[in-house]
Amino acid sequence: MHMNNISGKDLLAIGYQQGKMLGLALEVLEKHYQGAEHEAVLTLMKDLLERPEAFLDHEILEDLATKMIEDAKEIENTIFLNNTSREFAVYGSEYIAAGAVAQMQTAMKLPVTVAGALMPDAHQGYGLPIGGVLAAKNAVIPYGVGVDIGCRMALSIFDITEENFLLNRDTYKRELIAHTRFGAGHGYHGKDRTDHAILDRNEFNLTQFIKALKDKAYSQLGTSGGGNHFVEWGIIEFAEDDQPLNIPKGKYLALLSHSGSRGMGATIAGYYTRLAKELCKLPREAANLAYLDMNSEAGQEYWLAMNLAGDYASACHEVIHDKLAKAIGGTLLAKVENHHNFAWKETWNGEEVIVHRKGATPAGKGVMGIIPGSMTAPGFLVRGKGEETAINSASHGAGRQMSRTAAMQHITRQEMQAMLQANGVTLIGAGLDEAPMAYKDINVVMEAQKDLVDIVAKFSPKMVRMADDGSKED
DNA sequence: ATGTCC
Repeated sequence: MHMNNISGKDLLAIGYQQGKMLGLALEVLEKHYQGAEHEAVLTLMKDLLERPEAFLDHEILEDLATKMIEDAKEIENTIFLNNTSREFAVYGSEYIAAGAVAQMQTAMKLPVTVAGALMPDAHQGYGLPIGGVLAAKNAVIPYGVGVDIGCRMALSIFDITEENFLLNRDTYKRELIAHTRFGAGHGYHGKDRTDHAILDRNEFNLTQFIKALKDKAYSQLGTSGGGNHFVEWGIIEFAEDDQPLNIPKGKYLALLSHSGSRGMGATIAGYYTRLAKELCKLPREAANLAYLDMNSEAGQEYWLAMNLAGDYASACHEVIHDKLAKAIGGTLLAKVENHHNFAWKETWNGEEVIVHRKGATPAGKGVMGIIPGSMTAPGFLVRGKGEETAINSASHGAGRQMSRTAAMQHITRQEMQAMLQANGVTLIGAGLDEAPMAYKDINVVMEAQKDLVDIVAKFSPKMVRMADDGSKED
């Protein structure tokens, strides 16, 4: 008769699975069944595996039994990914890091995924990559939308000449500083706040959670935040007359802004991602792609909250543009606005789907958008071509070629100054992580998506405001 | 992206 000397191999042979449970079982055996007879312990462990509920009062095996029942429930609730990824189009694959492609491949295994595409500015994100487009059937993925819900570009084109701008740079600079506010957490207080119809929206009364966001939303209305957000004066050049916008060819002063839904959107994103992760258990590699059923209460709630955050982001741009237009006394010729980090109900390949564009620009046929380059590189006013394989999308910028950390380490202030000077750009704020050299060449990115958008006009930044280094200003 | 788990 040989004594207990049970190994992991023995437990695997009687049906235990590789993992945490196996380790716990071995620990218990070592501690409590050291001298017991081998066959008897094996029978006991087999019994435990088959009927853990019979051991809930067992002096030694109680904890193991409880854990087994919990594990079984979790496995039962896990939603499995498909074994293979659905195919998806990649634009400019030579510029996209492997990590972003791998994230997209995981997203293409979700049971709700219908189609996907990767834009040429794609890089690794949280859940879905930035620059990732995902069409899902009757489901919305909070991290397929992203943290800064409804982040967008807004462009106002004024009937003001380049000469006027160059002659009055000081005035334009003063007004840009006076009417914009940057930095994480920053807002307006008291009489400095702006009233806007967005604050009267019924959705603010939807739940206690959303109601609690209203005060901050009021305070941050018309502010820009941090990171890659900016407000800038620039010169937009139309090489030809544009009929739809009714703008004759030529150069005009324009205002371009990039920002989102501030603290409100971030709080909504965090709350519903956590809820989605509770309701939708996916395997570890896809955990951040947890989705909400569009027919569920949580799904409908998120949809309304997301749309409110998007409209709030729009209101923020409206406030900024209104203030600055009034300050410079310009006549508005045209206004274009487009958002990313959002989900839309759209028809794709004949069926209704939820299209997530995380850092991707809508580019349906004839749909206008703005794709910025960097603080010195041009941005482009574009018109979508409605390419179905790209799910009617395009990039939302040039995309980074250096991480924030790498940019801080490798780019010097002097290099950035030289670049600004060479391009005649005045910069207010911004850290080295936003230096032009940290971004891909926008011309290469535009070339990679020439089947997705037509270029309508070229916008050259001339005076850029961003958040101060590290958003530490007060 | 956000006062980045006060």
